[in-house]
Amino acid sequence: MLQIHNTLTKSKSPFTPLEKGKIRMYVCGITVYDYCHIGHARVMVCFDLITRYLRYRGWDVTYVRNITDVDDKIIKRAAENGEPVDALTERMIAAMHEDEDRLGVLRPDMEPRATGHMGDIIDMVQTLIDKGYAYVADNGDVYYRVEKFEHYGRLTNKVVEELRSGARVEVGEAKESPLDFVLWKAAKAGEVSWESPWGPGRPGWHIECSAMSKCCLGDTFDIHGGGPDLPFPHHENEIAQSEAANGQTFVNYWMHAGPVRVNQEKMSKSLGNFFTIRDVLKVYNAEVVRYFLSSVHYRSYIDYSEESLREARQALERFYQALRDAPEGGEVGLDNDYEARFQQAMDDDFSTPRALAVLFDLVTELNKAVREQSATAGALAAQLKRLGGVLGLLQQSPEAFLKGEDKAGEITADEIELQIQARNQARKDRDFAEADRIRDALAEQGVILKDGREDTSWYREG
RNA sequence: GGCUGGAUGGCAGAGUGGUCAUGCAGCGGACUGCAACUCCGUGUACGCCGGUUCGAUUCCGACUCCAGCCUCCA
Repeated sequence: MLQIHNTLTKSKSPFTPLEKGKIRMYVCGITVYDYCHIGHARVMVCFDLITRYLRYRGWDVTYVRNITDVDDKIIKRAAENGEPVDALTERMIAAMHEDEDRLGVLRPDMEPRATGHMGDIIDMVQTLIDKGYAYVADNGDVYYRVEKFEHYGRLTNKVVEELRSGARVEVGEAKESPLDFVLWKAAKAGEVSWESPWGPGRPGWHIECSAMSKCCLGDTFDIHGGGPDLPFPHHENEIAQSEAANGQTFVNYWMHAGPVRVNQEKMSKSLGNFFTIRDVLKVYNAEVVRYFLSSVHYRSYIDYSEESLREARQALERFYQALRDAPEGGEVGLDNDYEARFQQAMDDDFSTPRALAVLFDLVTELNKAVREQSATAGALAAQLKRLGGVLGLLQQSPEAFLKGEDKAGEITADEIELQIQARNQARKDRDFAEADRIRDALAEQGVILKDGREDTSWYREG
């Protein structure tokens, strides 16, 4: 029985879908004005893991993740770069796709963009005005009347009175209340804009998700996810908009990923302590990064450090070495409980650390079987690869992962093979001093040898 | 200040009212020409103070510390 932690109730509860066998999920995606960092990667990998697991369990999942492609930061950055807004966003979207492809993140079923749904957005704003939940202010902006929505703050336990007393009031604000947030922003001269009943402008940040989720998934859907900084105010505002406009429950299960930290601090744009995915991938194998992000439960914080990445690399080396040494084989005739334990872990709010622990137990048994030349080795290897695949791991050829690619300025695979031949000749001649010299020389270049029964295999240290 | 969540062995990280997480590192052994890989064995852990209980790391309460949100950020 699948259990999911719901931010709304702050507890785990059994998952019940709206429609039998189907899951409709919406995740807040990226505002595309810059390259994605490891925090974004965490959310991408987290919901990718969830989607993969749910599908493996037989659910029919519709996964929607939006792209925010119009927004103050985008406009500002495009102006700084001296390029049109859409040139910037297209470039960043392409970069995002490249990053997530490398991380083994499957594309969502739908990736709606704010600029592609202006009609839906305008319709929803109009509905909110008609129902009295929104108003056109003197400056041409349209605002949401927060205090009119009686459940405001339920997701994050905010009390409207306290929010009001703590709210900042900007000079010259046109809002009725400082809590009100913008649904439609009147365009300033020269800004990118869309026609609307309230004049040219662009949508506020929150309304696009309400409009696009409604469009793609309906008025009520099963799961809404996002990053750790989204519950307030973004998701709180989405609830206010959607429930006021549609008159029914917006979302049944809210899921939020935890933050990535660097030196005990959240990785974020504003702190400037972020690493972009592409920079990290220059140093670490993409699967290593994915493993690292899976090694901690999705709701906990995860500390980004070289030490953690090194451990992730070592773990994958262990899995891939086992797979390399195992014979090919099907999975018939296996009588073990690894898959049941794996499912038990993942059914419990997607506990990837426990699922990985099961894979470690499995790899130990696999290594034992290989060592003892047991007939079950091939089947265990197939099982390991299949369960790893549910997490989006272990799908490369072991040789490709372990040997890596030739890099400029480093010893090539061909050169390594020649050195190994020379060393094995020395070993045959009982010239162990020479054999050890060659091995040590290779080790200095990050190449580790392993003498097998018949031949010598090697891998590059990550 | 308000709202969340957390504090586990050298490190990372699960979990449980009373026998084992798991990984890395360490130690002993096997394998190896020697290694590496692998296998077997092995150790001090549950922030602090009370309470409930036959028994609490696990439940309850106080305290200390840490993080996230409360402003754009995934």
